Amino acid sequence: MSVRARFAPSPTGPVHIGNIRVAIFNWLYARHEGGRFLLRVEDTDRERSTPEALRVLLDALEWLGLDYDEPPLYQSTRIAAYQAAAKHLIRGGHAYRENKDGKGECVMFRMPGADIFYKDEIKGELHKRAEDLKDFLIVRSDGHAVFHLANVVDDIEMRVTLIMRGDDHVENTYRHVAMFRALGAEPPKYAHLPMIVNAQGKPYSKRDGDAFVGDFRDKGFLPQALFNYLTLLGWSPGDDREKLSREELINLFTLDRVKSGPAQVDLKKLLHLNGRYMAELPAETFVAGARRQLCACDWWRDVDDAYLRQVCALMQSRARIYPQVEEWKHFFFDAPDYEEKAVKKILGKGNDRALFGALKTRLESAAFTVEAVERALRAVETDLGLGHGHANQPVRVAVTGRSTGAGIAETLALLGKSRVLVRLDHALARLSG
RNA sequence: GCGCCCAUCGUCUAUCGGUCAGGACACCAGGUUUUCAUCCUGGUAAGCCGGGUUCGACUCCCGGUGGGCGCGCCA
Repeated sequence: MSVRARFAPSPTGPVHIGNIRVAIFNWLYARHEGGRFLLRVEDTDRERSTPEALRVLLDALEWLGLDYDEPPLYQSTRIAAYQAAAKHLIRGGHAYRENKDGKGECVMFRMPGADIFYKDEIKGELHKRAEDLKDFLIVRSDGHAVFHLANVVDDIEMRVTLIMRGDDHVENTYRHVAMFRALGAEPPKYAHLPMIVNAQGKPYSKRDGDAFVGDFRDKGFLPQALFNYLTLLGWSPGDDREKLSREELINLFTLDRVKSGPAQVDLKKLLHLNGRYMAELPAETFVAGARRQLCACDWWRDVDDAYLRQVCALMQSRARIYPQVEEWKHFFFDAPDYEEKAVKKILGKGNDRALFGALKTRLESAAFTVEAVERALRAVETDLGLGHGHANQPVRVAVTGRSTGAGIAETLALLGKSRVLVRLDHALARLSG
C-alpha cells in the first residue's frame, strides 16, 4: 500500500515553527517514500478558528514549498461523518451516552479494558496499562465531536498510513489506536516527533513572538534556509553534511534517524545557513529581494535598475540576510551619514586634509574606472609619502561615512565622479569644523 | 501527585562495546582581502551522577538527578 502522510493543523493562530517543522517532516517522509502528502484543516473549534489564520497557514506552506497532493480536507465539512461514527460506536457497544454533571447528554468512548501496545517509529515500543486508560469524551453535549473522534474518523477517511505529529500526542495515541479498532480500521503507523524549544531551553509559548513562520519571512530569511535548518533539529543525515538541498533531503530522510529528545533552536546557526543560501542566489533573485527590502527603508528613493544591479553585485557576498541592505544608504545619496565611531577611529589622524585635497585633484581628471581610481589612490599615497593602502580607510570613511563596505576602488567607481568629489568636500568641511 | 519519554562540547549533532569521542554554529588566534564579507589554518570546549554486566562501556542493565510531555465538554 502506498504511503499517505498528513499534516493536520488547526488554524487558531499564526503558524509556529514547531508546527511547520512537523509539516516539513511529514512532507519529506511522503516524498521520500514516493507517497502522498495530505493536508487536513482541523477547524472545528469555531471559537478560535479564523479565516485569517487559515490564510496565514496556507501562505506558510506555499512559502516553504510544502505542496500537498490532494485538496485539503476541512473538518468543518465533516460534522455528519463524526455523528455517524459516534452512532456506529454506540451501536457496537464501543461508546455510550452519559449525562455528566447535568450538562446534557454527551458521548463517551469505552476503552476496551485491555493494555494497549503500539510501536512508535521514533520512540520504539510503547504501551499503557488498561487501568491507566479511562473512557473519554468523544461528542460534547452540544453535539460537536471532539478532537479525538474527528481526528481518527478523518485519518480513516483519508487512508493515512503514518501519523507523524508532536510528541505531546503520545498519550492520545493509546486512545486513538483503540478507536481505530472500534471503528473497524487497522491503526496506521505512528511517529512522534520531539518538540523544539526556544533559546532559553523552554517550550515555545505565546510570548515567543518571533517563532512564527511569517516572522522569519518578514525578517528576510530565505525559505530554503529555514527549511534546511528545521530539518536539522532532531534529525541528521548520519554524516557531516548540513547544507542539504530539498532533493538531497528527500533522498536522505528516514524516520530511524529522527532523535527523540527535544532540540533547541539556535538563531545564529540559522543566520549562518541563510548567508550561505544568500551567497548562491542567482543575481536576479538577489536584486529583486534587495529591492523589496530597500523599498521598506524610510530613506529609500527609486534608482535605475542597472545601478542597483551593480550595487548588488558588490554586496551580495557580504549579505547574510536581506535587512542588511539598510546599510547601503551611502550608495544612494550625495551626502553620506557619517558614522561617529568610524569617523573618530579613522579620520583626523595624520594629514587627511592633504590626502583628500590631493585625491580630488587626481580624480577630477581621471576616468572613473576601477583601475583608474585604484591608480589615483596609489599615486596620492606616493605623493604624500603614505604607505601602500594607507589611503583606503580614510577615503572610505570620507566617501561612505562607514568603516566597512566593498572594495574601495569598486565603491568609488560605482558612485561616480561627481558624488565622490562632493563627498570629499563634505569630509573636508567636517575636518575643518 | 500519577504515567510516559529523553539525557554527548554553550547550541545542533555523529557514534549503534574497542574512536586521540568526529562535524557544524558560536567563540578565540593566525592567514588572505591593507576595509568588510567570503575563504583558509589552528585552538578552547562534551559523554549528568552512582552502581552493575563485560577483558573492555558514551554505547547494555538498575537506581538517582535533571529536563520534557500527558492526565479538559482545547486541539
